[in-house]
Amino acid sequence: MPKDRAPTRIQKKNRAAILEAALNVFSAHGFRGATVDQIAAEAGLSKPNLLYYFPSKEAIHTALLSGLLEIWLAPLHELDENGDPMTEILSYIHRKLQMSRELPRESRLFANELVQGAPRIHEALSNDLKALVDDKTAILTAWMDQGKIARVHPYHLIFSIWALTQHYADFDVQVRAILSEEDPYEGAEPFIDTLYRKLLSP
Amino acid sequence: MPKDRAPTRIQKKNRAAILEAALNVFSAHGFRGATVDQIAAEAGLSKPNLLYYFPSKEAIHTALLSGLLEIWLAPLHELDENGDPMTEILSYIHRKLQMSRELPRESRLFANELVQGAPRIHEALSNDLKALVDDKTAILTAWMDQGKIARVHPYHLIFSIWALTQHYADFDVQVRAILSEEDPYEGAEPFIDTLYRKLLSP
DNA sequence: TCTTGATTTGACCATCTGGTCAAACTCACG
DNA sequence: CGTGAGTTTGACCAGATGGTCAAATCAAGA
Repeated sequence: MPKDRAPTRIQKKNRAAILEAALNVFSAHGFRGATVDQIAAEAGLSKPNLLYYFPSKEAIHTALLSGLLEIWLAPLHELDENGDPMTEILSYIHRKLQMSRELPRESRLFANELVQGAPRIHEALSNDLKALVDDKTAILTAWMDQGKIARVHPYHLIFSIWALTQHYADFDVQVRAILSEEDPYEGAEPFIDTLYRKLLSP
Repeated sequence: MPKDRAPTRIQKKNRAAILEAALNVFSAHGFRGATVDQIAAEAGLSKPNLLYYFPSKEAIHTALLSGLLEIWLAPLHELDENGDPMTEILSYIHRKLQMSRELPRESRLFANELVQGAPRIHEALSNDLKALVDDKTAILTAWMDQGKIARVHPYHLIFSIWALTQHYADFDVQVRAILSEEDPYEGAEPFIDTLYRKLLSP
């Protein structure tokens, strides 16, 4: 445990390597399925060495999750009540799909956690996430009141966007088993785009 | 290990109890996160007694998965090329959502497996599942050719149905954290119904 | 009732796993 | 180039976990 001074060059490098390795391992096997040895090996460190930087397996997981939650919610944060409704919603969807494509490990990390009842982030869901969603659904409702987009249940609208976009990262094996060689995102993007245009056209 | 005669009354009862208990535990904690002791306790048996009926933890998991795959694909099997296209698709969606509602543990069992790369059912996905989907997308495409429903990417249409319906079972905690008291399915059903009516109206 | 196969269990084992620790080594800086 | 803080590691530990086994108990048909 280094002092609480500014982190050294080595500390920065190793902490980053550990989090990167942990993301690989946790997202592929879940918390319980991941072993400290595995993470250490993937980070190129010995187990005691790894535990010199993080006090426990749990601590690595927590550090990962809290760091990523912010990134994960960023696209929704950007939804701007002053923009054009349809454009705003479609760009949100686009950003979300882009994230599934570029950060599938992060998506699966959350998926693993959520499927198993979110024991470690339940609090963040009920607080941060709920507050953000309440906020943004209010904007959606206002747009519906103004006749700018069709009236649908705003919460389920958001759930549907999450479901449709994250599906491609979380259940990648299944999608690829069926599409064989085709790149899933090639067809997914226009499909989802059309779907929401039709759903939301006033 | 009992002989391969017809199963006795006790065998039937205990095997069923084990599978039921295993469904609870595996769906809540994943394969690695589940322990044989936990399953045995939940089934009301001692660990050695449980291992008298199934040779290993792995065997229980396999038995569960293969038994459930059939149930899981049944709704899609029922999609009838001779029925009215819109009605057929909407009833499929309805059955699928119903399954999420009534069999959330089964849904999460598959979700756990898929998120982690489906190490134990990859084969079934590439064979049985792919064949079924290929078959049904052909029907969808025919309906589109006949102008009975709007033309969209048929595979992504199916993926979207899976994503939207299973989301409510798999990510139940998240949905409930945001909706608080409201029953998610109350709003989900009309939302999804509207969504596909608008998407598929020719 | 008696016998035989089915069922159950306590005790046990090997391995895995998260975590500890003291000693050794390395690095940056005066 | 010496020194102290920062870094690394081999050896080790305790508890958890999947699985085994011989002995005990039970159930049902002859």
